[in-house]
Amino acid sequence: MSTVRKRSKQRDSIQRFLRTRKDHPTAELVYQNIKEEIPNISLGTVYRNLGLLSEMGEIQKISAGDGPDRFDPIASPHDHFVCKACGCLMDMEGGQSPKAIREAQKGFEGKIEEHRTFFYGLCPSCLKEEASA
Amino acid sequence: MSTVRKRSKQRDSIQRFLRTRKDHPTAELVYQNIKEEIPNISLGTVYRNLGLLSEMGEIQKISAGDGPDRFDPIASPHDHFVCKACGCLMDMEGGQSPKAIREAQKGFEGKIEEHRTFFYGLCPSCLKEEASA
DNA sequence: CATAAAATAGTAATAATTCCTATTGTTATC
DNA sequence: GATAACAATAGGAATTATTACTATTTTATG
Repeated sequence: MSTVRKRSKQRDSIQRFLRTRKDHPTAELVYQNIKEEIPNISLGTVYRNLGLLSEMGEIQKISAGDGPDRFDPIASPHDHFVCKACGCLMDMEGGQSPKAIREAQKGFEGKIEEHRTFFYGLCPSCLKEEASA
Repeated sequence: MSTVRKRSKQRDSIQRFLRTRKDHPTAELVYQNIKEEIPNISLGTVYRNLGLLSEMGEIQKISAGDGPDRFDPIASPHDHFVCKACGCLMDMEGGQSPKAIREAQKGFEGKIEEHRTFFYGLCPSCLKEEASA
């Protein structure tokens, strides 16, 4: 029943670009960059494809509180860190254990399928800056 | 240096209302309800006060992915659950251990101040509904 | 009760995202 | 390789959520 997906150079290009980045860019930033390769791509196309790619499990959409959504080329579950000072978003090692889900599932009448954790604080470079001020 | 806060019946009323609810209402929903008490309150006032109250540590602002932000009268840290089917948002027991922060802090060059975890899945009533379909 | 500043209502503006439509591109089948 | 079916696109309009602006009102204080 689900619609048959047809490839497009736009979607391929978006995913290829995302894979080159570790900073979890926003849709707008993806758009700015893809424009160099496909000058007349439209912002709507970028949004639609970022949405499709996350639906397809190829990438991950991250809504971390303030500001626009950001996108992660790594779809497998892992935690994230958000800097309160500069707003940068980083991947975190470890975490995301199935144990946490089992623990939370205990005594909860619904069904837990996944979980997401965000850490907030100062990123390495903002911490350094603060220390020297 | 920080500005002196002056009380207002609008802010008091917003906080009082929020305390009666366990469903983490949106700003719009708060607005609709406060209007019954203060008919000419403006939506901007609701937003500003919800923002101020969270800054003051009286309530908690929750951005859980899709849809508008929601507000929790309980400011102390605890996890949340979001239903993928109906979108409802619930408090979760347990979790939020300082151990998790210590664990994450290990080998991370920045400074972690807090963390937030969201669980996603089917809430008790949506799970029941699915089972009977 | 006069003053200073915070808060308000009402409205305009912005930001992020989705929706719409005519056209183009992709793919399966012949 | 032609063609039919429909997914994807560009470009722009529309929507949603939220913030900003401003003249007026309310609150706390001496």
